[in-house]
Amino acid sequence: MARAPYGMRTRDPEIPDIVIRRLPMYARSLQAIIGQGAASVSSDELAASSGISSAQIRRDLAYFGRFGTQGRGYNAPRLLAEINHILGLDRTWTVALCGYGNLGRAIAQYGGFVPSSFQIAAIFDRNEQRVGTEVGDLVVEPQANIATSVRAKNIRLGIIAVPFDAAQTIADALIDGGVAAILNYAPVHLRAPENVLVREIDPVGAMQSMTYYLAQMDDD
Amino acid sequence: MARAPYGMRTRDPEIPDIVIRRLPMYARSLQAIIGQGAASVSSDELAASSGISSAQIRRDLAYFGRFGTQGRGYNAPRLLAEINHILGLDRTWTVALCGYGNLGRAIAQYGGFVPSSFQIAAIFDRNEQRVGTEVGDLVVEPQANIATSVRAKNIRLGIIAVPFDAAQTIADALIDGGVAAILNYAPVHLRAPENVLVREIDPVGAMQSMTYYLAQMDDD
DNA sequence: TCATACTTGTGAAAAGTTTAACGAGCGACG
DNA sequence: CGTCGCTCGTTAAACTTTTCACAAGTATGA
Repeated sequence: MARAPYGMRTRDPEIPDIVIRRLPMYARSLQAIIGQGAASVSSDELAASSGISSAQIRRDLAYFGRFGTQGRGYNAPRLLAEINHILGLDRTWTVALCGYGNLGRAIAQYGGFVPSSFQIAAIFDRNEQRVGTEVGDLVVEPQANIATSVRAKNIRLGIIAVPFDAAQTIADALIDGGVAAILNYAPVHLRAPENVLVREIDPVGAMQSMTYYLAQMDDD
Repeated sequence: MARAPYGMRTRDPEIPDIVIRRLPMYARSLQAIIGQGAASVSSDELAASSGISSAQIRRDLAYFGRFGTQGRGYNAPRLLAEINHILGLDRTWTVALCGYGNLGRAIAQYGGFVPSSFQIAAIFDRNEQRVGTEVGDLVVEPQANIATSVRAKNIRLGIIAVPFDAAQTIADALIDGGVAAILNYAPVHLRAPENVLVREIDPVGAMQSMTYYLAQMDDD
């Protein structure tokens, strides 16, 4: 097996997903810390900023290689670059946005996706009124275009921001078009083949689970 | 110890949070199943609809009591009512929405929160231009009002939909006003005292962690 | 009434995740 | 040049969560 640069270990195929999901948090904390002018950072500082224990951080990073120096900590910009590279954020990913209602518009206009190497490359909506709307240099396309347009543009990521009763249909169209991953804002569990990754964003569920504790407080 | 209705077990104080976070998913699946006209449902059917294994579902429900009948499954409307009760969703919770930009507006206009027993009772924004805007029967208030207004209205839940660099300040104001739980859409880890519950909504992180797998696919 | 089909609730095992603890290496400073 | 303080990477232990598998209970129909 070839040795990867920077002493990066040849990738264990079984890195837990939960570790992968924490990497963006580390990246974010590193960005903040670098923004404050620090050049190096210890796992304890990273822990304070990210809310994840320092032992956890060291263990997580160890899956990918050895990035620190005993007594010194991590070179912050280098660690950030490492993590971005591991996550594939050192390139640009095109995204299909499905649904251009309130949520879809908020997503399209949200600056936070852009510096994060995502570029919306197609927008779809089922509402005739919205089709044709210009958004930057894009035009909102009809829902029926999803599969063909996604395939033609070679888009690998889809965002679903449609009402719950349309979500599965849209997901099927995206999958038909060949996306490999879907971010789902609709409050439904989507069916997808094993080779398509789905992540759910569920603010309502998060609220509903918090009220459990509030109700408990009231009862006790 | 008093016996609770419906054979509900006196609540174990140590029900894992992960179980609580799954209850809204069951509620959602039950709603869909009831909407299709079914009166009873088995843990296998619930599993198919929610994407969670039937064993997990049975185990989760067992924390709260015995709701099913061997050979029959669960009475769907009754189980839904149970779960809603456990989550405290059989009452209405008032919410403070902080930030009335694109995201804040999308949240305010999103129908999905309303039937879920949440009612936005105050909206705040730091932008002078937006203060005074009428939203339903509310008026957007200045950021400086957060603590006093939240306290005056006895609001227990806050939603943070402001840019990341303002999020901690807003969180502090909400906590000052006495909220017990915060839903945070900003991409920062918020500091809060132990008795304040914080849940993070992190679509960008979710996207960033998915690209890890896409990048892997490309490399292999 | 009995046999059959079905499905819960749960004990025990397995799998996964986090924390604790510390040897070893690095840099700073006297 | 040696000592000291710091912090990583890692092993082992503790803890949490999920899955398995089945006894026990319920309904149905012959």
